[in-house]
Amino acid sequence: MKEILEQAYGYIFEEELLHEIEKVATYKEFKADEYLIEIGDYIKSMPLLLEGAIKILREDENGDELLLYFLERGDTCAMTLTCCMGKSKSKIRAIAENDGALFMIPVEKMEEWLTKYKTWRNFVFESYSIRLNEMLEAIDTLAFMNLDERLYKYLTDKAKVIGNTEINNTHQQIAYDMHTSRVVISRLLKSLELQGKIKLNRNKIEIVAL
Amino acid sequence: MKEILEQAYGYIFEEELLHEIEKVATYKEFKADEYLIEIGDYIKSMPLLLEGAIKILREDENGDELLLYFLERGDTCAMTLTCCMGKSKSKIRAIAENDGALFMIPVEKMEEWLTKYKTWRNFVFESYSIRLNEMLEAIDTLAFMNLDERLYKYLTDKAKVIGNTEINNTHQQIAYDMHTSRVVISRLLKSLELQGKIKLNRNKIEIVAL
DNA sequence: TAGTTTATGTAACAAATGTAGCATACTTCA
DNA sequence: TGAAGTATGCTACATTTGTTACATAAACTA
Repeated sequence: MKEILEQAYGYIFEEELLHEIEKVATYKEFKADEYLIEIGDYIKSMPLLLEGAIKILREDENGDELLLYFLERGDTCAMTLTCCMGKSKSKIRAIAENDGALFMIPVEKMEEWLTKYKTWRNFVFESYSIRLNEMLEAIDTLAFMNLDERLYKYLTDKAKVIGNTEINNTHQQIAYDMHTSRVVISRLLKSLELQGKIKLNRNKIEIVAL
Repeated sequence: MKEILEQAYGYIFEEELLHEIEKVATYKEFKADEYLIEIGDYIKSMPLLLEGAIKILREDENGDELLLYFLERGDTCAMTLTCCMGKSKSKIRAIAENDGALFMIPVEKMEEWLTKYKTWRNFVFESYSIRLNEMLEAIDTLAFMNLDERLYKYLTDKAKVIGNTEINNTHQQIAYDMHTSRVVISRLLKSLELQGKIKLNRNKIEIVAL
């Protein structure tokens, strides 16, 4: 446990803080597709991602979903931060993209460390900043790009996160993430294939040139 | 100056912090439609809005704009916060919606107060939280609503911010904010009028029932 | 007041996206 | 092996949004 911590956060936090984390954090492993946070959940602790990737989704009243962004090693979820601090319910859903592990930090410690450790404070602010920028990017995508561009971005983003140019997804799953229909995705994927950007197989999409 | 500060922030910050703010802050008045921050600007100080409203816009490579949200009295701009801390360029444009005034706080002070005053720290975190939620709302709007709904939301949001059900805007200006074309806005406004939700005049849109 | 600029209305058409329905092919499993 | 389930392909059509072009009306200005 100590090694994993060192590996993922050793270069950010000072020795003393690492010790404290080690003392109070709960280690939790998760499996691909596991629901980590559901909309409406009360958040009592803050996650530090050690291994694996997590996708963060938004949902509207009709149950329609939209992928916001991915979290990777070294990330924390800023949405969770605001929920922790404000004692409010989660406004997003978090689903494991693949197997992984994380630390859970109790809220009280999180707040305590803000005054105690400058590196912690920086980390928290940095997290907010990164998350705001991810949200900006999501907005850009929605506002300024057509569906075919969005789809290609989705595929390349995903490839980066899972570290593999081969994506094992059905068209329907992609349609859910992008809040559109399966037929539309199939159509656009076919067109991307014709452009030579991807190759299609059952349950598999291969990105030709990243 | 002291009174304005008390009025806008007296109930949030403790006496001592108010004194400090008074000492180091620069007071700045602005006029409607004034450009307060341009994309690419380096931010060296953090604004505290005292009076008036500011609209925050995003722009893509082609110069197409999109309104993100409004700032009102007591707000600060979280995007600015991240820019300050990260010493990066602004990724948004800020334009005064009407006449108003704000305080500019030097970055160094802003950081110093984070350790010194709990109320300041809470204020900063609260700001981040509010901004993240505004961004979520913007994403919801883009992803889940049709243009006619978005337009009506735009009008009612704006009415709230300026405190008036009468909006003095051309269709073209609205089109810029919503990243669409004038013809489309005219069409949808006409349809909203037929539904009895608004009344149209030259340079004037009146919301019938808020 | 005549000419000019600005704002709005409207029609016709184009492009992007969404929907319905069915065909086909691969996979699984009895 | 054959039936059922799942994934994809494809066509035809509907809806939403964007574009072009032009008409009309109000406001401004010389």
